[in-house]
Amino acid sequence: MGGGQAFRWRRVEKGEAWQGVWGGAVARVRVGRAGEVEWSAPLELEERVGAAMGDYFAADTDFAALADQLPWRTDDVLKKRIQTWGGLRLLRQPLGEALLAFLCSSAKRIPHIMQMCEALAGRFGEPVWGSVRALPTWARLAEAHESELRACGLGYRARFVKLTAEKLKETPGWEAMIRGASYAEAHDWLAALPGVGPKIADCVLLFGAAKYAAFPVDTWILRAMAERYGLRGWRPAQVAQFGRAHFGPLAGLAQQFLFSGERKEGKMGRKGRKEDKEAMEQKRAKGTKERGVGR
DNA sequence: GAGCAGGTTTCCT
DNA sequence: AGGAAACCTGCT
Repeated sequence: MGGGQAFRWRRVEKGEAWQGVWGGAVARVRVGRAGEVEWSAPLELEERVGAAMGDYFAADTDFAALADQLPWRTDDVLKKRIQTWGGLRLLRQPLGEALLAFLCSSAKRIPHIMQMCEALAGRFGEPVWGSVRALPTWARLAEAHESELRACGLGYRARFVKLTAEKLKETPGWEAMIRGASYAEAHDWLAALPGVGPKIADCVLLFGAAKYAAFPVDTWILRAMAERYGLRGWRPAQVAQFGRAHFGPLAGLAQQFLFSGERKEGKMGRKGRKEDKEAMEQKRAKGTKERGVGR
C-alpha cells in the first residue's frame, strides 16, 4: 500500500490497518489472523465499496500467474525480487485520479504527493464520508484557478494541472479512448498533455489502465537497471526500451518487482546512491570542456 | 541552510 | 539529438 502506486492510503488503527480513498469509496484493509485480507467500509457505503473493491484491486487478475510468465528463469535479479515480493499486485485505479496524482508527483517524494492529493480533495473534491473527500474530477479542476491550485502546494505543477484540465475538457471520451487504445497509442496521447512526460504516462497506464507493457523509468529504476543490468550511463528512454524488450508485454509488472526491491534497499543504506552519483559526476566532468565556471 | 526530490519543459549548443 | 537549467515546495 505504501509502494507508490496510489497516494491516498494511510495507516490507521495503530498501524494495524490501511485506509484508502478512491472514486466515491473509502475502505479499510487489514491482514487477518489466517493471513487473509479483510476489508471493511462505513455501513452506508458498504454496498458501493464492495462493488468497487474487486475492480480496484484487480481481483480478476492472477498476478502470481502473470509473474510466472516473466523471464525469471533466465534472469536471476528478477527471480530474487519475485521471490521476495510474492504478493505484489498492480492496482486498477480510476484513470483520472491516477493522472492527477502522478501529474503532481514530479520531483516529489511520496509524503508530499500525499499532501497535495489531500489538499486537492479537501478543496475541490466531493464528500465521500465524514470529512473524507474524493479527488476532484477533471471537470472541476478545469474550473479552478491556477492560484487555487498553487494554494494546494502544487507549485509549478499547478499550471500543468490547469492546462491539462482544459485539454481534457476538449476530449470528453478520453478515458474510454485510452482504455481501448494500444499501449503505444495511449502512451503518446497522455505524454502530449502538459506536464505529462514518458514516466508519468507510463505510471498512469500501469496503475490506472492495466496496460502492463508500460515500464516507468524513474531514478530508482534507472539506478536499479544501471547496477543490476549493467546499463550504466543509459538514459531513461533507452532504459524504458530495454525494459519492454527484455521483460516483454508484462514489463510493468517486472518493473514493480524491481522497484520494490530497490526502494527497500535504498531505505536501508544510501551507499549505492552515493556511488552512482559519483559515477555521474565523473561522466559529466569528462564530457564537459571547461567553459567558464560561472557562479 | 543549501541542496535535493519517484520529472517535464524550455532553452541552449 | 542531447545536455543543462529552470520550475515550486517541503523535507533533510
